[in-house]
Amino acid sequence: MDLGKRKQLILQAIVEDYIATAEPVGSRNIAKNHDLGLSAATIRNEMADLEEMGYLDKPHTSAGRVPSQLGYRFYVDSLMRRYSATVEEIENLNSALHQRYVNLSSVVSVVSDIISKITKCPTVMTLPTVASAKVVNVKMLMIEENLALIVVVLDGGSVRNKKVKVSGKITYREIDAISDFLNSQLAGLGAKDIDESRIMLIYGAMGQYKDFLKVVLDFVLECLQNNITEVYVGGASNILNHPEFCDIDRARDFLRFIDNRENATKVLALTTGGDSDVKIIIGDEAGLEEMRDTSIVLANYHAGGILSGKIGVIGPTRMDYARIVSSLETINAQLETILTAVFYNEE
Amino acid sequence: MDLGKRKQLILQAIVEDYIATAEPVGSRNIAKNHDLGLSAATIRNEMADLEEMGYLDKPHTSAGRVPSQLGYRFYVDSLMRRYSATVEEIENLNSALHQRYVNLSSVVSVVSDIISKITKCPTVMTLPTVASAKVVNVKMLMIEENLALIVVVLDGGSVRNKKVKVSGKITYREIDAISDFLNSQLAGLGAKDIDESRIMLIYGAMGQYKDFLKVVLDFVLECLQNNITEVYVGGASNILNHPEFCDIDRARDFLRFIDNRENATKVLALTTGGDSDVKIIIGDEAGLEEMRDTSIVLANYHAGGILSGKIGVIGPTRMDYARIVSSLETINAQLETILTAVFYNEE
DNA sequence: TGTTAGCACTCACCTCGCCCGAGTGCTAAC
DNA sequence: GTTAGCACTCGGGCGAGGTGAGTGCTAACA
Repeated sequence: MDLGKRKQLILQAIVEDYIATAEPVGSRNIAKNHDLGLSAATIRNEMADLEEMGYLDKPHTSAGRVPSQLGYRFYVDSLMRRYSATVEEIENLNSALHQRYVNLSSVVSVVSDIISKITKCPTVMTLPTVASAKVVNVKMLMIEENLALIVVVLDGGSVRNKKVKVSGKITYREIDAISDFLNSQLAGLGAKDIDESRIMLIYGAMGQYKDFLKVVLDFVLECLQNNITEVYVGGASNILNHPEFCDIDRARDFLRFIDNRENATKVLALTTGGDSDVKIIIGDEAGLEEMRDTSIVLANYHAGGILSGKIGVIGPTRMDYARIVSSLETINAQLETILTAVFYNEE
Repeated sequence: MDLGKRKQLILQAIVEDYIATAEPVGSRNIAKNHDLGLSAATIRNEMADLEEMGYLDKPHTSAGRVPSQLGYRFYVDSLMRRYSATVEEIENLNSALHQRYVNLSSVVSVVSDIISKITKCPTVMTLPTVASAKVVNVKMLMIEENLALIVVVLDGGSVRNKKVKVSGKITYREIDAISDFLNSQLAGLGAKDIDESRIMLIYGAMGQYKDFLKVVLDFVLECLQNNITEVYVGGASNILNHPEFCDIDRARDFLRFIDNRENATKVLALTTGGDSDVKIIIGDEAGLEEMRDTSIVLANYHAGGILSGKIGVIGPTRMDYARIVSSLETINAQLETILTAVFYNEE
């Protein structure tokens, strides 16, 4: 069942030609364009074998061959040549990335747009989440009669706030005291540390504000367990660049699918382990009906050991895997710097 | 140059039939489907007149007529019958709108998705902005050695924050003092009120922190003049529902256009005065090359007298104006309640 | 004078048949 | 095992012919 060297070379040639031209590739063209030292007829025989083994498909009798899902899988796992971005490409990328970012959301939306531009494919990207967050600072202040603002600062630097109605009367002075006390109790703690006994201790010390404190504590916990995996979809219309989506119905099905936040999230949830590795999911490996004819190149990004998120590039199964993997790796390297800078200085 | 009653009826019939069927409409069909008491031949004569006057176009000799941009304009201004949403429609809408919103962004993204679903058209929508904001509260706190957090609360309730590096040493106690002083100086003021003399006064009192104060003041002013008109685009793929976009190139051009944040902003910037009125922009009235064959129904939304924003529904010039105007009005009425609730209780 | 019936004409669109070319599979020779 | 040759397949492009919806014009009618 394992492929001989020659079959591998031929499969590689077919996959690469097909990725480049989007046309079924025939034996004659391979003989001509690749220096395999074989005649078209020989290649034809090998192709017939490869088809029988499931690595190639035939759209119809008199067309050339097309890689099957299995063919792509083998190519990606064993045959794909790493593509190294040229100096020029890297410089273009860097200059596109070099701009003023207002906050993390803007980094994500700008970066996903850039990726989709260079890959000519739709890109999905999550906002970075903070791993195992801890409270750095909790502060409450009255901003109106009966309306308090809770500000929670987490390590890694994200800041969240929430307005809370205060039912009883709490004075400005009181809220300062509560705020300082709560801060002394919570600073440095993670979600796990804020357990029943800790909460009881807080209630015990400031029983008269229990209702209010409960709201605050709930919010703090929410911030710590925060899994807002908000998803951005960049350049969805790029899917129309690919000839496999020139059929309007197919294009619509795909766009409808990816426009939906939940679906975009599902796509990004496809990473298993693999950690910082780039993962490639081909066709129905995704287990999503609507992605049957598309592939996804997924990568995790990290920054400062605290932030992490996911990027996915979606294209037809015929997408240029080598180039897209390379683009994602190049971006990932830059992203660490950008995110760290934005995260610590601004937001 | 003004149209007689009969010509108006015929124009109306043509526009409505064309909106419903997307096919050029012929004299015979009008005679049959509309009870005008006229023969096809008479209608034909009137149609020839209407064409000469510029209200109708003819795709080719042997097709029916199609409304021209002028025709749509006249229809929208003078002939369009108000469509009243049915009780069922309103109930469906309300139940779709009835959900838990995390914050204003989520309202905007959910609502724009709902609108695009019921109108079957792409929808663009701005985040609400606060009119003539005033400072309610300014607070600074040290969250790390050399890192301060500025929190600005504006009336209407929006809260923004920014982290600032502090170069010199500022103690926790000092920052409290600066914070209280600045708050006493700025509370209740709008952008106009924070003028040169006010700033000088602040610097005068706290000269040793001038560098730091400058950063804070700049940020406060930025918040007050805040024009973050962030734009959401909902249901862009809906454009593919319309037969005029079954051509893949046209679809791509449009999607590429609207996927771009700047362009979406341009579209929403088309409102002139008109205030709470719904405004309809037809074809090249927008002055945007890419919108030559599309129309936009624009509406302003308001909440609590403080928040306001814009919604736009984009479709082919053949879009169902009456229905879309009605949908927008119905949504607008609900939006006031939702936004007010979300704004004052959460975020 | 306005309205209508009749008729010739136009033109997009569909279908059918045709040919072309790229590609295959098989066979026989090297 | 490799290769040349050849018959066969089949999608795609092209042009001819038919169809039908719609128009414009003319002449008759109220």
